[in-house]
Amino acid sequence: MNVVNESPRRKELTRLAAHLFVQEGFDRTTVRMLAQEMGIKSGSLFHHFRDKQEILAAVIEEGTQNALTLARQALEECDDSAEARLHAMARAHLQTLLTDRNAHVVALYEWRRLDAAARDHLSHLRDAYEELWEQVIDEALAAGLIHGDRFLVSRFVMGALNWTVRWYDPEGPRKPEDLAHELVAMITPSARP
Amino acid sequence: MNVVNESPRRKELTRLAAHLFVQEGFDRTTVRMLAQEMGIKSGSLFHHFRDKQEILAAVIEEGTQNALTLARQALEECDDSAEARLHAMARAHLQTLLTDRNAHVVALYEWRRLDAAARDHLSHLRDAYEELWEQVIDEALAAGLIHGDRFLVSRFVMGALNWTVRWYDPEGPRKPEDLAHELVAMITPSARP
DNA sequence: GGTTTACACTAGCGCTTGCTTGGTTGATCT
DNA sequence: AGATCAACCAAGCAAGCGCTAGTGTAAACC
Repeated sequence: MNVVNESPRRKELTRLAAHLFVQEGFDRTTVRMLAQEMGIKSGSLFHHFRDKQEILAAVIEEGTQNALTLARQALEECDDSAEARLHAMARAHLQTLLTDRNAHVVALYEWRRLDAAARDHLSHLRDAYEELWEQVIDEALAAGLIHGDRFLVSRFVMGALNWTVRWYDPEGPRKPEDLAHELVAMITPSARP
Repeated sequence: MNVVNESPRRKELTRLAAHLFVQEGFDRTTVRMLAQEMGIKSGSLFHHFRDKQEILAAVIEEGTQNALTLARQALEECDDSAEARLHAMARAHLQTLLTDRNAHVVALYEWRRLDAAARDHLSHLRDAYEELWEQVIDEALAAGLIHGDRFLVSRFVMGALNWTVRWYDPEGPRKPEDLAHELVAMITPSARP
């Protein structure tokens, strides 16, 4: 078995699985469907993944890892101002949601289908990401850019952003950049004439 | 079969089903589990519901109907000011999410498991609810209470609110009233010293 | 040149699934 | 007293499920 190995083949299979999980849901996606999508027979699938659960974990890990990397990078590249950092996080978040959409939808909807071990491992990744947000929110609060309860504000913001996967249309006129700008404008009372 | 009938027994069964659907997810909840929770055998279940899908539809319809009723009532009872109406909607939304939690979690997570017919019927209910929100947001925009794009603001607000089911702890120190207040404060730039 | 390794195949086991069938019960109504 | 009817049960069917066992094969390695 190829369990630890992060072969390119496995990555490709993970990407295809994400697509099916979004379309059908994890439980409704059978190993035979997965195999067919991958162009192999169902038995061969277990050469790459120990079991079906592991495919789900791989999908979610991939997406979360990318989000974390992208957010860190965005924070390093942007200005030091609290507003710029807030903006950078929002933009990075929405860009990931766009480019890595399938993986993130799976992460949001099928999290509970993970077994205890995988959930434990992945929740650390997710927590690291959420801590980035709380840090940036803290800075914005300290700078007087926004006001309110640290915990509540960060939850509200992440809720507003994550919810976009339910309605955002990549083909539409609005770009991720626009959404990020609008969101920051909505929660910062500064921009008044 | 008791399909059209809205017997009290059926309502009680729907409530129990909602609980199981939240705990296990729709696909993982078997008709045998449902029957056991209801204290009957699996075959008897199909006396009350045509099939498993119909139980899901009943759960979601119940929750959405309640939310709509509560929101309309809240809007009738509150002050005419844009801020009061915004506040009333947020409070009503969060209260429903608290008292009818199971049904709403199911509506949010398992919507895609509905078949085409049920989804069509229920989306009208949901749209009616979302229109209430857009109306109140429009009023707040017109009153200069908030600023920005009508569509985006309402999506962001509903996202922030709906996301609460993922983290809100009814046993914790924060009341739905507090959340509503904090959210309105976050998006209205008025409350500055 | 022989052995190992990666990847795929065929075949099917044991179990669970949603749902059906045919029949029983006890209360209600006429 | 007989008929009706909602509510339930026991038994099981056909289909589909995740996963395993054993095998084949071409490339990579020593």
